[in-house]
Amino acid sequence: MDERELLLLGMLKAQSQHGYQINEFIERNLSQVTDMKKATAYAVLDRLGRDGYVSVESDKVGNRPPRKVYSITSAGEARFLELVRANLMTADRIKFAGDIGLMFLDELPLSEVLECLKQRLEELRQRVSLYEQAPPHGHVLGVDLALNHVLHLLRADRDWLEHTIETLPRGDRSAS
Amino acid sequence: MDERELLLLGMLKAQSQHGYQINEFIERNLSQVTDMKKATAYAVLDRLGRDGYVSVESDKVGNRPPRKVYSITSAGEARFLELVRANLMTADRIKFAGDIGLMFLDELPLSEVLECLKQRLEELRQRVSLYEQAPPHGHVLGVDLALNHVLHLLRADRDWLEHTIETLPRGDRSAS
DNA sequence: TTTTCCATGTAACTCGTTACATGATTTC
DNA sequence: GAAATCATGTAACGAGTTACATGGAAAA
Repeated sequence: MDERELLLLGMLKAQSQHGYQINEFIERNLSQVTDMKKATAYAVLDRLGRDGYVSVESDKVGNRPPRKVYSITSAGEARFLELVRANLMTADRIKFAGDIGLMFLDELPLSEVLECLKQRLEELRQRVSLYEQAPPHGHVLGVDLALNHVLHLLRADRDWLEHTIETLPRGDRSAS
Repeated sequence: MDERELLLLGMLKAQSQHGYQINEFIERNLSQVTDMKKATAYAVLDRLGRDGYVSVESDKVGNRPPRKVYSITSAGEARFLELVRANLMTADRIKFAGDIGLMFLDELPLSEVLECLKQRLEELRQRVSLYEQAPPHGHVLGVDLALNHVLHLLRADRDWLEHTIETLPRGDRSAS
């Protein structure tokens, strides 16, 4: 929730935009970072307006539904800084939904477990190479850093899986 | 959602239990793995019953509200296997909510960024040592593996943060 | 001229959480 | 006799998603 607010405020801080524009940008460039949907963006934008963090201006072009151009207010800037700090400070616990399956892997024959995990590994590898191929964003340090962070964790995950798939048949129960 | 179902089915596969019991176990032993709340557990259990994956038996003890003892059915066992496989196969994208703050770190003075990140590092370290101190569960391989997985990712995250805090002041924009 | 793109939104729904309600039983 | 624990649940709410509705403009 807060992240969505932060993201929108951050985008508006860089530049005043209307909803459609924002949503396009998110879908095209930020799909790796967030999964916020159109309807949600519109709703949050609306709330941001009600809370005084952004101002709204209707800008008519031709006869089509007027664009609502959102601009960050000074209250919004303050809020933004608050949110960045909070977000930087806390290591929000990552959700490891995939680990619940792991917990029960004793229930499946080893060969089947290995096949499942190999599938998972394949998916992970593809995701890794997707990030590896993405060119550095360049002039915004933070964005590169964020992508680098994701990549780092993805690789760690991949490495762990590779190691696990290798050692599982040997019946080790390695710590480390 | 599916993970919650999987978790409950898995627990019932190991042993028939009533709601209160299940919830206690989750709160006491599984708080690292899931954040499912009591009300949710009761609701999912209920739905599992309606769907025929578990059978319910009211077991009266004295005059208190009767325990509803849930047992997995054969349909439930099949469902369980389905869910484990699915869960093992897919590397569900981890949510990197903390990265949105990272993206905007250019907006804050470096010194402040570093302080925030150090705070975050501290939190991470504590979480790591929490997992390090937890004794191996022992006789269920999968549980140990899952904990090991979390620990591995947590360490990777910590290492990345340490490295970042170190190199950020030097103005590098390292890839790797 | 039909499809795609621009641009807005709303209504219904799902999932999950919080907080409360109930009442018996055990423990202090 | 008060407090904690056992054992169930519901009601209200919040966040987010899906799917739909609307209609003009540009492109094919």
